[in-house]
Amino acid sequence: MSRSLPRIRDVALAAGVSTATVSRALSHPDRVSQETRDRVRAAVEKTGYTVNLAARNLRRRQTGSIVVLVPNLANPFFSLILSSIAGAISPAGYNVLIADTAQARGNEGRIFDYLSNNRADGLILLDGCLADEIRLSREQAKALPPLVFACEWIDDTDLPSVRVDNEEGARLAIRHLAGLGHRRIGHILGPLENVLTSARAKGAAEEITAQGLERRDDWFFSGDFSMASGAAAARRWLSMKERPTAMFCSSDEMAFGFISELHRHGLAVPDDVSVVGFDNIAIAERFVPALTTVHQPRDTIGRLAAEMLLALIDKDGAAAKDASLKSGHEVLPVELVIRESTRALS
Amino acid sequence: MSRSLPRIRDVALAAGVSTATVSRALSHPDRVSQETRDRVRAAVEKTGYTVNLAARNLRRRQTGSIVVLVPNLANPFFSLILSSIAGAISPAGYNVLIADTAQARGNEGRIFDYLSNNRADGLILLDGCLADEIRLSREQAKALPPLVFACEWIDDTDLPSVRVDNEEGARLAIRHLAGLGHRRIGHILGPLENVLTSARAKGAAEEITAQGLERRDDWFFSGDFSMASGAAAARRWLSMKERPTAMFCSSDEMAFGFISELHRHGLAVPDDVSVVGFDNIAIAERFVPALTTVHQPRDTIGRLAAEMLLALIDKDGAAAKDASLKSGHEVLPVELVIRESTRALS
DNA sequence: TTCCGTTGTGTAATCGATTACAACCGGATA
DNA sequence: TATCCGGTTGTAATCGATTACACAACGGAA
Repeated sequence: MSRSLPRIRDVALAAGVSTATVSRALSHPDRVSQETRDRVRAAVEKTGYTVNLAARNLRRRQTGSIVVLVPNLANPFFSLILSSIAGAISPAGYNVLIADTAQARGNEGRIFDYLSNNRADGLILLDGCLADEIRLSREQAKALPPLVFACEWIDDTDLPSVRVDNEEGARLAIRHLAGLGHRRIGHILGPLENVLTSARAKGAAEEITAQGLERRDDWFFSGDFSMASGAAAARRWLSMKERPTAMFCSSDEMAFGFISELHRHGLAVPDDVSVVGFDNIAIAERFVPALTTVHQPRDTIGRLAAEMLLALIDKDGAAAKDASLKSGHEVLPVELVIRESTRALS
Repeated sequence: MSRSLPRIRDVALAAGVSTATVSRALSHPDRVSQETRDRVRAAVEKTGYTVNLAARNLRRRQTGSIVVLVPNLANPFFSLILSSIAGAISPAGYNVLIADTAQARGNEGRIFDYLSNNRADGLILLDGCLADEIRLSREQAKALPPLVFACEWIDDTDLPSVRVDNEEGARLAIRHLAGLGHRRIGHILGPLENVLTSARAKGAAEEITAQGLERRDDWFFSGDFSMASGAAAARRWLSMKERPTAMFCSSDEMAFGFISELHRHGLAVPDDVSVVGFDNIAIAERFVPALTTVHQPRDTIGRLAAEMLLALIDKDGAAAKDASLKSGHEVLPVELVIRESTRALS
């Protein structure tokens, strides 16, 4: 009953040509006469044929998929980026595999599995913490598939990346707060080893100094981008004698955690303290108070990363490794979105 | 230089056995003697061999991947579910392909492409709106791969699903509000054609009646699960003469939109109106005010859906189509999480 | 008329792993 | 001693599409 799916041979039979011709008609239409092309197209319609990807990939010595490694799938920050990556990659005929490195980290080796280039034709890394794995692979001269970093990156390599100008974002935030008259500005950091954390902290520190403000180490709070860590920072803030009157948070989620924890202790933003976030995730606009934050064009980041990767794959195929591509760093501009969570120091 | 990856033949050579034995040692260790097994294992280590999935899939007549269709990847509600699906599927050796039906809907036919069973060995649908596509496929007797619905489902078929007790969730919400003394309770609906919308609306309507409260059609606001639609509902609410004193929203996001829009107009929750959401997404706990909402165990939903699908795939393979599995509906209990956004009518 | 280049098509090898089948071995049984 | 059996292993066919190579047909140039 459930006869197997139509194969290329069935199409060939129906069109009265050889399988080679069918294959050519489908993947190199220009190498086939107009007439045969039409006949094949008709035969495909009639038989309901679709190529068997396993067979094609085997023959072409490729995997047909692009793997995207995300630090944490459950983080909404990544959803939109993933969505736009998928939107740009799928039309090129690749499958998009999304893997959560937090989970993969559990089973040792699973990440390596993805890095090895027989799993994927290309890689998009949203997780800069893979630095060690990458270096190790390179040292062992293991072949890595073409790859592009998005959002995060690795400093001392020339691996291509797409990211925003994180330092500038931080500067904008601090400048905004200083402009409102704040003289005591604090900062909640992301995870310590993270490049985003250091870039934003650097920008913030520089601008604080540039504005002639006091930069105190105990006003730089530790965090890890999560709401919980923002809340923890709030508790430390509450316990301080000399508190900053404004806080710049390295992620929107930490800002929410911070604001919500203060709220639980009866303090309000921006009345008691101004807060700026980073990312401009969807909810920022609807939080109470609406969050002033640094906007990252997440759809552009995703799309560009995908396009760069596709270009790399092509280049690799053509063996013409264009150095400018191979190590291009696309740094997108950021923008400060001013909403309700900041106000002039009264 | 870049010699191609080691093949099974290389391992066989290194171990001094045939490729058949290597293959068996790897996928059916019990069919091979202890000694050879060790020798093969060593040879695999030495050569750095990993199977070529395209070749394996071709031979096994499978695709090696599970496709998950999501209505909207950018919606944080789905991230956690995806994450737990991936966590349960990956160890079984399948790739997880995530596709956004909103995007796919753009290019006609792309969804069909996924539904056809030469793209995936199994399907998890988080989008009940595919009902038409599914029916069409069935009518055309097109072979569909094993599939499981998660969260949403299709009413008049016996396709298996995992979901929560949506009606009960709605009843809990209404009961809670009624218990707080609210006599005028409104509801913001999800998209009209959606099964979740109707289940929740039904539960809400029934319980409103059961509590002996007035059920007014103009207190059932249209919406589409998005924050924007929640905000739109708020504007309509503001313009009403007789307003509900409590609102039950069919999604957390709509609740946020509703609350935030009221806030912009100078009204506060729960002082001026109580609000209950549905989903209990991560931010609910940290919203200001923290949102009272109906909790959906998203990790369990994802894990169960994955397990059911894997079981189905096995059964299919074994040709033993267990009816109980084929049409099992797993309905998980919901729970009302009471936070700050609801309060007794003063 | 002959030769050459171009275009279009078919034949058959190939990608790499799996598995049906056959063969082999040592020991147990008749 | 002959036969059989269970456990191991090897040989070779197979999955389905792609593509190198060969070849045929045709038009134009010499």
